Amino acid sequence: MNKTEEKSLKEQIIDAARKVLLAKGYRNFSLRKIAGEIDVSATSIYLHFENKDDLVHTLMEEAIARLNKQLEQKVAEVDDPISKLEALAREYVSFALKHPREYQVIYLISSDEMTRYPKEKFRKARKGYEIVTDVLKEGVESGLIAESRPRLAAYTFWAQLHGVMSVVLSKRLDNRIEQEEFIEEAIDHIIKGYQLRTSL
Amino acid sequence: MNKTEEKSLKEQIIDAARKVLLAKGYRNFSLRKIAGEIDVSATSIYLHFENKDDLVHTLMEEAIARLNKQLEQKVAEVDDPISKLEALAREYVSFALKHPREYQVIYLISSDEMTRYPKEKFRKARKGYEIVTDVLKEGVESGLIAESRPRLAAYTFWAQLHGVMSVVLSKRLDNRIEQEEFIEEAIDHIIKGYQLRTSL
DNA sequence: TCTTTTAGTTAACGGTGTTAACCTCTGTTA
DNA sequence: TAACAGAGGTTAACACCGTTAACTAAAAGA
Repeated sequence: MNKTEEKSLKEQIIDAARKVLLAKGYRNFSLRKIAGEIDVSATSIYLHFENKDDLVHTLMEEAIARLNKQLEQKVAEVDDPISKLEALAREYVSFALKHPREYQVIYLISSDEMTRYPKEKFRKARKGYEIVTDVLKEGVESGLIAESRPRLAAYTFWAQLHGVMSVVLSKRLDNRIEQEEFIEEAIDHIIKGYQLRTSL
Repeated sequence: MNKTEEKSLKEQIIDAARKVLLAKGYRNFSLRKIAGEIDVSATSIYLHFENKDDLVHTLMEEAIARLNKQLEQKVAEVDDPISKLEALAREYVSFALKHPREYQVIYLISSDEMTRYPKEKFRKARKGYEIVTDVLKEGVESGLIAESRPRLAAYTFWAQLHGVMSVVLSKRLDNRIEQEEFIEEAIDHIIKGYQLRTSL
């Protein structure tokens, strides 16, 4: 690895931070541990990030980008809008199950628990909503979905999915309920909420 | 206030803890602050609680009980199952908006961020699901709701609502979307997901 | 060559959860 | 009545935390 290929300290910090987060969870995610991971002093993190929240925001941004990328791929594989909606939901779920800690970084942090997620980054995060919005619009055009405000609906769709995965990941499901069944049922209900109601 | 009316230290700690949590948020919720509030040493908290998580769990239990009580009241005020479902959703939303910090205590804490919420307490917490389950069963009997597994459906209903309020409270809504409108739309979609589909 | 800038360091501050050792009452028992 | 035991607190300390200030060494520019 020659000089130009070497990762900048900023990149190294991000890598180390991701590693610590995935390995130990947010609760044990500390600047000193991150710094120790790359044999550097904890204070040097401040040369590249405003503070701890700023670093976390960077990880959030990354995780969101990854999720969005996967959603984009999946949605391109199907044709009709209802199937697309289902594909989106399933990919969303699958991401949360495969990368629970990363998923939780995206969401766990709420209003007063952390500095507001900065506006510039938030814009990128909206990509996911755009994908859903487009699918909903498509569905309206082809007469399968009744929805006068697709962007608004995209947010409700997303929120519902998040709620479902949040319950699963925080392990709040009743023992008597099987996780997979729960997810299936939820996806089914969520999609039904957007389908046009006609006689069967 | 005579001796027998005096609150036990345990109760005083819980009161102080609730006060600190509501005033400063979970991030600034520390044992030393709680102790300072009632002029007692921080370590004496350990005489009444196993650790910080245990104390938080107690606050969670309390908040859940309050929410459940309000839901029970509201659901008794309406008659038909669909209206009951709507009343439940609205009361849930209203609680989250009125007591955001308490609401967040109920949910914010996820699997690896905190010791698992203990089983005995979890049982009490299920009351809310029972209420929803009963309403759904009622709806099935009167032919308004198509649902073969009401308990499972109660969990999906709850999860979706949580997702919606989680997005609202973490202030992740697009500027262009009005909060109230978002909530209305979401409740509408969620309930539609449980209604029997017949020709209009 | 002198000077400024950059990129890092160490030391320290005030805070955290938690544990160990101690103290001081109160009630019981010999 | 004296000795004891336990309950219910205390103080001191440990190991960690995010963050700031002051310093240093090397590189870059003049």
